[in-house]
Amino acid sequence: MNIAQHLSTHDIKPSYQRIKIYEYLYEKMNHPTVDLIYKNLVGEIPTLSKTTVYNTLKLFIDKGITSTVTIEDNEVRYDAIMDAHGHFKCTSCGAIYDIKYDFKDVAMNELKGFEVKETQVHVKGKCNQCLTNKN
Amino acid sequence: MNIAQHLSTHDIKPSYQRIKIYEYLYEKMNHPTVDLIYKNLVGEIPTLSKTTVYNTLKLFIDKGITSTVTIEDNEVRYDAIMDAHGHFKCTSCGAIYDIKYDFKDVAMNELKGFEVKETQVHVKGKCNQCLTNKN
DNA sequence: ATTTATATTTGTAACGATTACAAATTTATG
DNA sequence: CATAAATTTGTAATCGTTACAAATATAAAT
Ligand SMILES: [Mn+2]
Ligand SMILES: [Mn+2]
Ligand SMILES: [Zn+2]
Ligand SMILES: [Zn+2]
Repeated sequence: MNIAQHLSTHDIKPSYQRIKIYEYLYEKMNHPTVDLIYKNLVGEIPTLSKTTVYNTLKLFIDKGITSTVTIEDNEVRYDAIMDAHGHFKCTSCGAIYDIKYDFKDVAMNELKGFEVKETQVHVKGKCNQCLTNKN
Repeated sequence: MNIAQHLSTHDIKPSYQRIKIYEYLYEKMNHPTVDLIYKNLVGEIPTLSKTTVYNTLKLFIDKGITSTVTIEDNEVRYDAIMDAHGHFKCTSCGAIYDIKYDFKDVAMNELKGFEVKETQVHVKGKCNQCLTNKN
């Protein structure tokens, strides 16, 4: 996918920083924090400011090409995948897995008459790998 | 229910502040923030410190009689209900509703081989009332 | 090409929620 | 009553985020 194109399509001027930040989000698929994005890009973009990372992510969210993931109440993570999906966080190794869920199952009958705009599903536990390695 | 008893059972000495804070959580069922708890109790307990509210909630969570609810990434809320349940937040009036969901539906087959410890379901949208009042 | 305007990035200061910490107070024990 | 232990309190420190204005880069006009 052409990132500059993708940004333009969503009314975002494709500056160097914006392209690099989106590229990181989209290719790593690791649900990074602001700090992680910054630390991973400042090598390649030595003048990068953390404020730019904050501004850019806010812009991405505004234009609808990025979403936030708040599994722990003390860290905000970012995701370039916009299709509805949930997340599993391993409390042992910290890895975050994307999980699918059937939206109908979650938006249950209790919400009849309610207008559902957004659903977040967060699961915590131990991943397969950590269980077999006894971490 | 006897709150002092409930705290004791969970290895928490039932001080005046602890009882009042738990009572607020349990009776209001409003998923309050630290600030809301503080503001609502400082009238009755003029010497109350916000630090005490923080300390007490941390203790409650530690002992397993309170859980956190993080729907918005910039505010932590607290809940005395410990049974697995989800939350609906109305983006119009701000009300938070408890919702039931079938755990089996959410902990889907994708998580086969994973050990699930905790599941959070957060739904945002407009509540029935706000829709009819066109808020 | 040079100037002028506009958009973007950057660095620093301000902010607010949370935590660390030590003093003060309360409660339990001898 | 005296002493020790637990709890609460107030203040300062911390950390993630935001506000803001200066600097830089990009686009438009002359
Ligand atoms: Mn994801
Ligand atoms: Mn609840
Ligand atoms: Zn793991
Ligand atoms: Zn509402």
